[in-house]
Amino acid sequence: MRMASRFQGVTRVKGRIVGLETFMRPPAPYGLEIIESCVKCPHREERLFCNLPEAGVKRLAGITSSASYPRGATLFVEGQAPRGVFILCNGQVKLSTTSADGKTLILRIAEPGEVLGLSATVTGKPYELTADVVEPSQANFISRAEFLSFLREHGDAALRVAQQLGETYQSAIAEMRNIGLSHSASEKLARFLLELPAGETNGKDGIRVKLTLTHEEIAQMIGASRETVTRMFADFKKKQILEVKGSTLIIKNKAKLASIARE
Amino acid sequence: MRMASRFQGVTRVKGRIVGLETFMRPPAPYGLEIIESCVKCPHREERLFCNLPEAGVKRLAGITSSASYPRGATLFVEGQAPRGVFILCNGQVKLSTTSADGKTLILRIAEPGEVLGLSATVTGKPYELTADVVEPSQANFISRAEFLSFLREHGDAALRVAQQLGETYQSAIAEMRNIGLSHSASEKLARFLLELPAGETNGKDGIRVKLTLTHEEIAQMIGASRETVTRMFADFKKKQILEVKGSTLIIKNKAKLASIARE
DNA sequence: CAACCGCTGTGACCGGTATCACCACATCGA
DNA sequence: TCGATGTGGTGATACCGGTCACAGCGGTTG
Repeated sequence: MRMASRFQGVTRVKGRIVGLETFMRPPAPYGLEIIESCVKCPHREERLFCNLPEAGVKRLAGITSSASYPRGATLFVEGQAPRGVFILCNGQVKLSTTSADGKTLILRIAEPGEVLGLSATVTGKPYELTADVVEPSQANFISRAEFLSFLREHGDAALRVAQQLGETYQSAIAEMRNIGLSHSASEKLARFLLELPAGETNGKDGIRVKLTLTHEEIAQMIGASRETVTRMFADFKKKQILEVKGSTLIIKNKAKLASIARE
Repeated sequence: MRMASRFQGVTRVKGRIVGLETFMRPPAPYGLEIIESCVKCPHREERLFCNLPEAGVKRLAGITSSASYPRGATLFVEGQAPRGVFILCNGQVKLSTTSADGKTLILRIAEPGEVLGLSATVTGKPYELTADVVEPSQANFISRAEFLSFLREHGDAALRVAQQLGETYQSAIAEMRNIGLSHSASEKLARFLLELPAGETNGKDGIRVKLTLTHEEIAQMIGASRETVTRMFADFKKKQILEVKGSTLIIKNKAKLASIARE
């Protein structure tokens, strides 16, 4: 990947913006590489635009630029004017919102293939969330102006965008249900664990799940305090529901977990 | 408005589906009346499609059918396969989601001009919310199949839909912040009251706001119990922040209310 | 190596709130 | 006219979970 021009990203430490960093960015016109990277992308089918007609893909490639982000980098910050969309190629990005008194709510961890900043870019309103890189990532960036004019030319792409937004909205509603409609924190934690992307189910051992989040982050996802998360994990272990080995978590008794999460 | 054919709506009592009712519906081809009603609609500017090119509006009129709904009627239910979108012309519709154990979370009260069921219709996934009529309403209905083919033909309309969805998503995020990031119930109530559509500010009296919701419903909007809402209202009255006269609520000390809601 | 940092693990405490159990009132339909 | 029903108001109580305080424990970095 050729590196040529630059653009600015924002870096934050402990939720506070401390400065600006620049990341490498390829010259926009080198579209062919991007088409290729798109084709090679394992998430091609889920990707928003990869199965558009030929002309659309080419046009899209022309306005796309790729960049790599280190852990801790910030793609955009809640409240910023929308610069454009980021299509996550690989890595992981945390999407969160913060209140004035410092409390943070993590909405979700975006996986490769997702389009970030879509709603703000389309509506023109400020980014509603903050996007922090938690796993070194590569993302394709499309500026707002170019993205909008592309959508105006390609009606079918606009429809896809609408569908994508609709799905994002629905998952946000599902999140609200989890947080708003549950009585206890254990209920929320149980639901959170059950919704984790399930790794290979390992026979009678139980289900193996990769969980790289800290207790603090889990707490921010389910709207609880760090200590209660710690305590509930201990509780679940004692009840033979869970087992933790490093960063992999084994659900030994899914049924019991589901009964705690009862919905 | 001519009434001719019929279609089915669903009626629920106490959150439980008890039967089907039929409401009157005009024959679809009588498009001119609907264009006219659209033109007369006071919310024309905010409406999704009313400022499309002429051909688009006509086409839209052809696939739109209008219906009136009594208080208590249900436009669609969470979990149902999406039948289409409802464009609310007048009245009020409550959008809510319910957990298995009966607890309800009201997301918002839709006002005239809003498009309901949009995300489900676009994505094809089940309705994510339940839409109950709280104030006698009139709504234009467009079936999913017709709506989608319309969007495919009119790319600019698809873009508008995307924008609308983006805005809905952003307001959902704002809701999540209110519910997820606040410590106390009084904080949530204060925020809820401040976001109410402000009526005319009546000099030194304070701000007059129309509030037709019951305490129970307010509780369901902010994720609290009915009793605490009652108690907090009493508390706010004692502190000279509020005054209640029938269904109008007077905010006498907005500053103090804002300091409770501090964000 | 010591110093430091972020993460996990616990104990103690106590305040906010859900819950239950009532009562008072208004409205409405049989 | 009289229940039935929905709504607002209030007290008593239990308890979940937030907060504070601190300790142990692996990393990393000087």
